[in-house]
Amino acid sequence: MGCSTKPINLASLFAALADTTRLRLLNLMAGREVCVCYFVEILRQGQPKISRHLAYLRNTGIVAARREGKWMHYRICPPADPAAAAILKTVLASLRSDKQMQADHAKLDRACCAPQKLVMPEGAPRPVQVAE
Amino acid sequence: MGCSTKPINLASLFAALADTTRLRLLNLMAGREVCVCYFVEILRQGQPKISRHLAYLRNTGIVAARREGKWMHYRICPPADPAAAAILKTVLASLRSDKQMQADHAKLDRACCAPQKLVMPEGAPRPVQVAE
DNA sequence: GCCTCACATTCGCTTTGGCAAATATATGTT
DNA sequence: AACATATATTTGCCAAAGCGAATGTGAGGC
Repeated sequence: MGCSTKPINLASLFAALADTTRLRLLNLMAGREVCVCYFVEILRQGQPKISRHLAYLRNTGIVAARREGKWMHYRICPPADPAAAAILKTVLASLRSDKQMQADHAKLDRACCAPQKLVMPEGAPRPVQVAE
Repeated sequence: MGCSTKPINLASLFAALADTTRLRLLNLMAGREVCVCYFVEILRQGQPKISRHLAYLRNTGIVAARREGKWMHYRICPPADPAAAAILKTVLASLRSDKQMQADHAKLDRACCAPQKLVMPEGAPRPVQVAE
């Protein structure tokens, strides 16, 4: 759990989706829990910017965070409202057909399975499979 | 036709969906072409406001307009990008489960089939079925 | 204790977009 | 031409939200 149960307004769900950075973050979280340091490394954008967008997603209620020592892990949190859940699912599926989103996923896979190629902070926690 | 072919960015599609008024307009246009005067009457909001939101949707490329004498008819214009089209389709389906959206549709049906009950401008054109 | 790391938040600024009220435009009518 | 109708656009104002830079916070490590 950790997922908030506050009702999601459809318009606010779309507002959360209306930004390329947030779409890239969600795409990376599709099916796994990801540490913030990977977002920063893969998107190559400033850490405060990443953090602000993650906070936006968290406030909307579509992602949840978990602390593990110094690291924060984020995961997608399917909304309770079935309509919102259906939309989010379709969106994640649609993102898979995008070139940049595929590239982001490939980078995460490489970071996950061969961290030497992407220079990662020593001992950064690996992304972990998560229940849909 | 009349639908623009400019490529739709996913983030801008979501921006267009991130407003309750625009969602209500899209819901009313699901499957039919609708005259502006019906939007104004059903949503009970100022005409300039309705017009601005219709312009927003038109600029995003998800609706198209057709003039017929003094009246303007708007219809949904499925995006060429299959991902965007899939999302829009899912959204329209999800809206159907919303209480207010159902009420709006009911009002439009009544305006269409018994215009005396809702006071409509004399001779306003009826909404018309449109290809999906 | 202090220091560092990983992340979050705040600040100042700019852009975008919502609104109501007023005004403009296009079409049809007389 | 003058006027009415249907719709669009402009204007002025305000709140939300994006950004980079700076600063704050929580968890180890020494």
